[in-house]
Amino acid sequence: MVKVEQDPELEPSPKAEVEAGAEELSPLLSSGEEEEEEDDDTDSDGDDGSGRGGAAPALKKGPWTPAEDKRLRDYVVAHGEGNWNQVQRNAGLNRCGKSCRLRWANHLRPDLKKGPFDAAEVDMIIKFHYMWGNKWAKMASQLPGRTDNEIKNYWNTRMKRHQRAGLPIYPDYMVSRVRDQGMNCHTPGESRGKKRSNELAQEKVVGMEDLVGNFMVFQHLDYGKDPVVPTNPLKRHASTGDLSCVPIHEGKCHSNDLNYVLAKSQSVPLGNAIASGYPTELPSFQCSSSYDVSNSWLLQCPSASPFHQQIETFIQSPESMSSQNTGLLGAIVTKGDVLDDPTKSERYFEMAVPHGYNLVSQSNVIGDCEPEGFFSEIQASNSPSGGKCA
DNA sequence: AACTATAACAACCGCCCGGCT
DNA sequence: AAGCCGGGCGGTTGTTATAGT
Repeated sequence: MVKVEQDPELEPSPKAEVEAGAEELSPLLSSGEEEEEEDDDTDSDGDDGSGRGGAAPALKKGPWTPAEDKRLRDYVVAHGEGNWNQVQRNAGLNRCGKSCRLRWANHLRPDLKKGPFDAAEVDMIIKFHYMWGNKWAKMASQLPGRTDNEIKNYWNTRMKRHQRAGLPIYPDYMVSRVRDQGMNCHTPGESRGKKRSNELAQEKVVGMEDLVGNFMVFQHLDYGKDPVVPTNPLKRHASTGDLSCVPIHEGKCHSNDLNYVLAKSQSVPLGNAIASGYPTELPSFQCSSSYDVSNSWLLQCPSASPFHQQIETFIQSPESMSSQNTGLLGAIVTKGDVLDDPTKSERYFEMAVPHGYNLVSQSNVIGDCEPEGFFSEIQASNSPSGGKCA
């Protein structure tokens, strides 16, 4: 495979014809995508408006050329975002509006943060995925400068890597946290009110405010203490949505019981799994059957679609769960080396806090509701109510 | 050096939603 | 109320880069 280094800042050809510029500037586009196939019915779904009218020229597909990028960038700078089909028509781009929007959002936006994810971002992504499942756009909204596509790609890659290595996807302390407390009733579609096929099986997932804060508490405890019995965990009131500290269910389970975590690409309704006391084949939730859910606000959640099926699929996959991996916890977190040394937990904790969030006192976080500062920042954009300790 | 496996990235596809007419 | 349209979102596929053998 011949890779021709392509300078994204390469000055595009002044030619009016984008294709001509493409050929000039992008030698790597030799795999046939230059042919403007007439059968390319634009954007397949046809709902982008670009395919109607009949006489429209076939739209180009494949990698964007610097010339196209410049056209798009210039147009958006001049006219602003939105109305992407107008962009297509007016900017001389032979691309569907949807493609223009994607290109702008994922690559040309000036506020994009390029480069690899740093430790804090990775940590946030793991948490977010645990909480929300594949809500890439929602995650991206919490990670300034990052795009949903970027996050999605990163996660998928990570998923593959972990699955191949037989490693769990989520850190143990996350799962144990959820199991011990139950988690928030969260409506996945809150951002846009949509419900997709994968969401149907995911009726309730963990709420961000809960997990982020709890995660931080647990993260600390997980490194230095055992068993993990958090003090005053945070919960969201089912009806008000307010966060408050709640009494702990006393030591029914310890985190050491739970070195099994889900390793399936689709997120799983953890809350329901817990509330339903899933049978013992699944070590992750074995403990839940003894967990006293009678007081759990989890039960206030309407039941979701069969969790059973997902789990069965899951446990039938030998690589999806490793019951012998209790010693591999260190590897499942992005900075596994940190886990191996409790003295490093402080540092890791700091890394877990995204830049731009103010913690009241990092040193006081353990076992208390101190992540309030962190909460308030995020909640401001996610919840009308603020987090508070009882 | 050649080959292979894996990771990372880019782009497209299909579905859905909300607003508008 | 129904249909159209613009746009958002998640899933998937294809390409390139890199590491390992």
